[in-house]
Amino acid sequence: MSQTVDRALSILPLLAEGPADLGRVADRLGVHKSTALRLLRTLHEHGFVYRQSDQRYRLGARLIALAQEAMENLDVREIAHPHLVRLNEQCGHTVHLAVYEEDEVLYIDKVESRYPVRMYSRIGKPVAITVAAVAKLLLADLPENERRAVVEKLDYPLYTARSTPHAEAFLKELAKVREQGWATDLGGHEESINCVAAPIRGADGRVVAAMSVSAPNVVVTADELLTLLPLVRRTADAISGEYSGRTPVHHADPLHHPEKETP
Amino acid sequence: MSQTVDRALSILPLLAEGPADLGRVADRLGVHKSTALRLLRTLHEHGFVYRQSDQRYRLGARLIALAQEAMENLDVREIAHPHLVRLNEQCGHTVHLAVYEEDEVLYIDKVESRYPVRMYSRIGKPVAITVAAVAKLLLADLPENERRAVVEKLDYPLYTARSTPHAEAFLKELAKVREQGWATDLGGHEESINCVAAPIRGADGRVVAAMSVSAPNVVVTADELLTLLPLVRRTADAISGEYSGRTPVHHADPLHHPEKETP
DNA sequence: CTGGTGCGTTGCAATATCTGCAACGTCCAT
DNA sequence: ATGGACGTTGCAGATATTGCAACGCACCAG
Repeated sequence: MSQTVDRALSILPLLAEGPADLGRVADRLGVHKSTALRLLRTLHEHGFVYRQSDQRYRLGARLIALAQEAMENLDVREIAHPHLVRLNEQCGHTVHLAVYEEDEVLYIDKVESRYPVRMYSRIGKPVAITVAAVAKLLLADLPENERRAVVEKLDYPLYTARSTPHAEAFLKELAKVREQGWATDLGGHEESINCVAAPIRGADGRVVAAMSVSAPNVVVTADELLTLLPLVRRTADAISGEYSGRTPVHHADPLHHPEKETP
Repeated sequence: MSQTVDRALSILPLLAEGPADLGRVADRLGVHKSTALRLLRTLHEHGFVYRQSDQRYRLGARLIALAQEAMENLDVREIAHPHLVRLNEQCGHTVHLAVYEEDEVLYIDKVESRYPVRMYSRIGKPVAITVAAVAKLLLADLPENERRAVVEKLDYPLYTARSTPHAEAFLKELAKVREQGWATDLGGHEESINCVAAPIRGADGRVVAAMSVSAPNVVVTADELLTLLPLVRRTADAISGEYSGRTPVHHADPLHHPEKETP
């Protein structure tokens, strides 16, 4: 809508790929060098880009600080975190928390597996929306028409032989997930990795987030992982209760929540 | 330099404080509502802001994803991380990694203490630059004139009775730190918290990052913490060696480094 | 039911703002 | 020296951005 801003913002993902010099930025943007320079300058003033010693531009610190603030404001995350940690302590596997936002599902928290073999994922990174267990739960809860619209728009990459192949199959899967109130991903994203997931609901019953436990075949079989389902669901329910204000917040470890700012 | 971009970017920190509606954004920016609307729309298209169900705007997901990418590109961080973890396993306390960037020092990695009492800090958050041990190391290594310029510009908040009171004292402290090659913060930020820090150097000998171990008095005394100094320095040196390419990268646990993307 | 208030949204005309150009400075390698 | 690559600046023209005023809509109170 606003050309100047549009161009300026386009610079950021570009720099995320790695440092770039002025000429490169200008080229990729399709504008004159002087224009790119002025945009970069503005970004720089706000701390969004940083000019390293070799004169090339990198993403700046303020960006990181902002994102961190953004995450702290997500109150589901804050409430859920101790529960995720506890769950991880109980089962040892990687625990994820994800939310849906504008056609994307993204991880907003993660507790690493205690086993040496870990799965690759990244907080803030959009998840493989057509196969991830958490994505299924989040999409399954969208209103009928919106869900349909989103599902139709998606691509269906065949990560493995068990990936969801197309919209139709996905809709069917979502219906099932919606029905049973939990979801799995059995090797749909990476051949050897399985997940079990459960929804976290707000006071009105709508799914606000989803959590999952993931483990590679070499550690536990899919069947063994499924035995954790009740535990995962209980954890998710506990978070739901706390998030929607039904459960009096119970602090297993009150020192876990330090004061914001001043001592 | 560019008014439009400038205004657009100013919206982000504003939203970081919490969700805001159009009117509020327009007011704070000092522009007409329609102008604010168009800026927000552009930010929205890029995923930097998100419109929640009550129509108010929040910081968006792309911001988080970008910041995460930005951090992954910091290669000091990547190299240092396993070392930080190992150090944490050895001593049990909170370990921080920080870099200097444009008049600020900020944490770019953190491994939490295993003790229940933890210190409050946040990745991406600028540190208390006048007192933090890591900040001293990073500033101490700046070229004379630049260091002086920065130090003069700073505020010297008295967090505690032992905080650095003014520029003069700070310069003196920096000289000492520069001399000895390590730094401490003994209750300068929070009465009951002490830190020991050591520098990480690039191939040219310049300090590229600094790491610290922090622990509250209730867990270990300052003297006890100081006994960790040799260990901290060895760790920092190990990171330096690897970062500057002198040391052949040695994998204590090769499975620690998952492949990027595809399996 | 109705009038009012608060909010987001749109079309428009005026102009302030941004753009691309061309020229300059600097650094580096040939 | 000399050429090229790169970042930087002043300028005039063009275009994108702005604020206004009017509209639509939802919500609330009388």
